[in-house]
Amino acid sequence: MSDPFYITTAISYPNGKPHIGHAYEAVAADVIARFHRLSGRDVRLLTGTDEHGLKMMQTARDLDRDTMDLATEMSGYFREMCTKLNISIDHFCRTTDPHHHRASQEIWRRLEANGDLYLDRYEGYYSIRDEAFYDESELVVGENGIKLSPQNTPVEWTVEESWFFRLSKYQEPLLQLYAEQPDWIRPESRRNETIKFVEGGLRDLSVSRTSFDWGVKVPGGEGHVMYVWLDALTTYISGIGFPDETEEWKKFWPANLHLIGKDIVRFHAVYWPAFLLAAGLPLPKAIFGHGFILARDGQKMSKSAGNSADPLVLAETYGADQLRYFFMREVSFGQDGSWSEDAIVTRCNAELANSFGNLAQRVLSMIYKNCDGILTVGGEAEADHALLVTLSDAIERDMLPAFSDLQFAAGLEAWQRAVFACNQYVDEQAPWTLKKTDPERMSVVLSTLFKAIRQLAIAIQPLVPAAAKNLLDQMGVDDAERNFCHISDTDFLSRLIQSGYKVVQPVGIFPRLELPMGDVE
RNA sequence: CGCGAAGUAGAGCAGCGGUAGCUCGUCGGGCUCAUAACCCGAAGGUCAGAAGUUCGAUCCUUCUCUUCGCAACCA
Repeated sequence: MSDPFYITTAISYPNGKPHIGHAYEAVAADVIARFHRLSGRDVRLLTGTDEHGLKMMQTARDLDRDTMDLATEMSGYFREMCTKLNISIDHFCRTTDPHHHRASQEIWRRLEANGDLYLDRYEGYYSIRDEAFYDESELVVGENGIKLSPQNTPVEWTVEESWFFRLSKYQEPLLQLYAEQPDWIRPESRRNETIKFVEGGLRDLSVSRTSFDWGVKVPGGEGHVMYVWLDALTTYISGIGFPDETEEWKKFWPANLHLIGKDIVRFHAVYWPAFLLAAGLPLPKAIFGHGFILARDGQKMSKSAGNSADPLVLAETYGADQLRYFFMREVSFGQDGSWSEDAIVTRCNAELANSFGNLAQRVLSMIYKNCDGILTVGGEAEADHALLVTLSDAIERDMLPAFSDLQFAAGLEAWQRAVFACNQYVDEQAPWTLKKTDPERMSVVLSTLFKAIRQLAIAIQPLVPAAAKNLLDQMGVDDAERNFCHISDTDFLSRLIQSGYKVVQPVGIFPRLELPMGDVE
C-alpha cells in the first residue's frame, strides 16, 4: 500500500462567488496534490463549502431566497471553479450534507464526554462578519465611535445562552505542540503570531448559538446550533468518513497538510487542534497559511476591466494551465503577491510559450522532418551526457525537493534553468547544420533532446497538467510511465522505438498569449 | 504608537551574515530548426536613510522616512 497523503483547502464560505483568492488556494492545493501523486503517494485532496452561519442566512434573506437553495447554487460555483481549473479534488464537501451533520454531532459528544463543554451565558462583543466574539481589549474604536473588531468589522453587544468549550485548558498542550514541531505552522511569521496569541492566554470559546438555527443542531441542546467554525473544521474529517470507521478515514487521518489563507490561521492552529485533542483524535501534521494575491493597480483594474478578477474569466481568456503556472511562479509561496493581466501574458509567453513550448515544437518538428520521426538510442557524446546531467541536477536535485518543501517559485526557477540549458544545447549543436554534415550525429542530438523534453514535461505536470499531457501524448510516453520515478528511466527510449513509435507533425502546446484589446493603458 | 505587509538595476521579484541574482524591458551581435520564437554579450544597483552589534551586513538590533492593504467579498 502506498504512502498516504491527505491535503485540504479551506472550506469556502459561499455567500459570494469564488474570486481569485479561492482560485489561488485551490490551484496551490492541487499542485501539491498532483506533486505527491506523481511521487507515488496515495493522495486525497478535499475542498468544499461551509454553508452554515448567520451570514449565509442573511445573504439569502437579502436576496429573498431560500437559504438551502442559495447555498446549493453558490456551492455549485465553487465546484465549477474546481472543474475549470483542473483541480483534482477527491472530495467536495458541503457542510449541509447529513453525513457532515452526524460527524459534527459526534465531535460534539466527544468534547462533552471529555468534560470540555459547559453551558453558560455569554455577554460580549460579537462580530457577525467574523463569526467571532472579541474581548473589549481587542476592540478598536472607529469613526463615529463605532466599536470595531481587530479585523475592523462592526461588533454588537450580545447576550445569549451558550455552550462553552474549555479552550483555556489547552493553552499548555498547544504551546508544547508548537515547540515540539517547529514546522507545524508555516510560514514562520504565522507561527510566531500564533505562539504570541496563545501565550497571551486562551479564554473559553463560545461554541453554540441560539440566535439563529441555520447550522448543525447541538445534540440534546434544544435551540442551539453549533458554532460555524466547529462545524466547518470538522469537514476535514467528515470528508473522509468520520465518524464511521471507514478504510479511508483510517488510512488518511491525520491530514498531512491543511492549506489555508493567512487570515484564518488562528482557527486552524489554535481551535482545531484543541478540538481534536479534546475529542481524542490525532492532530494534522502541518498547517500552511499562504498569502493573498492582490491586483496590481487594484482600483484601476476593477473599474475598467470589471469582472476580470473572476478566475473563470481569466482561465477562459488565458488558459487554466497558464493561470495555474502564473500563480505558482509569480508569487513567493507564503507571501502576498500581485497579479495583472499583463503579468500573466508576459510570464506565460516567456516561460511557457517561448522557452518551453517552442523548444518542444522545434525539436519534435526536426525529428519529424529530418529523421522521418524515428529516434535513436546510444552514441551519445560528452556534450549530450552533460546536458542530461544538467537536467537531472535541475529537476531531481533542485526542483523536486523545492516543491516538496512548498518552494514553488524556486522550484520553477530550477525548471526554467533546465529549459534554458536545452535551448542552449540546441544552438550549440545546431542540428540543422548536422543535417548536412553528419546526419547520424544529428539524430543522436535530437534523441538526446527528446529525452530531455520528456523529463521536463513529466516534471511540470503538477503545474500545467493539460499541456503536459498533450505533449507527453505526442511523445508517445506511456500513461503509466509519467511519474517522477520514471524521470531517470534510461530504458524508455529503446522501448518506445521498439513499439514502433514515430514522431508526427507536432502541435504547439502553449500558444502565445495576447493582451485583450482595450486593456492597454 | 491601530493591525498587517513592504521598501534590492527602467518594471516585477529572489536572496537574508562574507560587498548581489532571476524574469521582462533596453542596446549590440549570432542563428534560421522553431510559436516574429532560440542563443551570446553589454549597459544599468551607495540593496530607502541613520546609528549600532560583528573581523565583516542587503541580510541581525534600534530609530527615522516612504509606500501598500484593511469599502465589499474573503483565501
